[in-house]
Amino acid sequence: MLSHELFHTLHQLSRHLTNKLNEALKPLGLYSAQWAVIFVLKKSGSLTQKELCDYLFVEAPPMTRTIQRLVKQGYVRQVPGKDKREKHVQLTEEALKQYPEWESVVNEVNQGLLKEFPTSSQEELSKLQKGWLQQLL
Amino acid sequence: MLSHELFHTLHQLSRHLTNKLNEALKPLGLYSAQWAVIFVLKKSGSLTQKELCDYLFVEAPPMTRTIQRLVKQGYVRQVPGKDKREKHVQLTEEALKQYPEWESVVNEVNQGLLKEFPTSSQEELSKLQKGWLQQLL
DNA sequence: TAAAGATAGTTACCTGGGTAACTATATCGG
DNA sequence: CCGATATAGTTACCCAGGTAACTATCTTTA
Repeated sequence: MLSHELFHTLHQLSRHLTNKLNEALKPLGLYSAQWAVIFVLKKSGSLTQKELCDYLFVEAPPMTRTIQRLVKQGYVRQVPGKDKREKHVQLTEEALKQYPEWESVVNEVNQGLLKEFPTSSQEELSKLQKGWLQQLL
Repeated sequence: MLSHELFHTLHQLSRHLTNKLNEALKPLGLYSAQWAVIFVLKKSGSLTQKELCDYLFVEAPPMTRTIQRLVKQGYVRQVPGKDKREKHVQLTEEALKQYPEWESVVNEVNQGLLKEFPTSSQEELSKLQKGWLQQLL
């Protein structure tokens, strides 16, 4: 049974990477799920919570919670849309100001985690993962 | 920045696989973390909680909780060791009786998840993951 | 147009995994 | 031998993400 080992390793890798990211984000007062939202908003500008959920493949309830924490910290705004059910989420000026530092911290961690993992392997791994995931959805 | 995408895909894959496993385990009254413990105990016979933690790369507190749930369901026993700090964990007869059905359910899910993912890709992915993880620890 | 159904978001509650602080037992050094 | 230190396990509390049930707002349709 190869599969048990494959799943187990993947699970451990995922946990390990998340732990390292959280460790690095701690001094910034952020958590991994918050960073994921900030990262997407920085790229996309303004998205409804539904769009954020679809993009990050997360259910609505955890997204609500993550956004509420970001709102409380002053990093995100919820703007009511023309469709009154929707809430358009966007970064505040405060978040935009701090973004470069956050990004550099995250990039540094990522680089450290990939330091001794050859670029060719990274690309191969990325390709395999994307292929499998896409085939599963 | 390749790394963001790599980490994101890996995280999603891990979540997706865990969700599918939990879905399949639900009718059996088990959860993924419980199954992981049962799987290891079936192979190894009797382990202390520390050994289980080391094997599964999980901290002690979540392990305590998972084991307590298994004890409550009657699938696991905690036997005091010669060293009175230790608790040796082992499967009950009830668990051993049900194990074959559990295993077949899990194998079926795993097979379904890997169905259209070529064996060669599985091996390649497994190799890359193990290499990276080992290098990180 | 009024009623039925679909959709966005929230709330409550569950498991999974992490840290910090604690207890109890073992071990080691003076 | 006894006090200091290390280790196994537990408890309390945090975040991440899942489902079920709910509200409020569209959108269909009879």
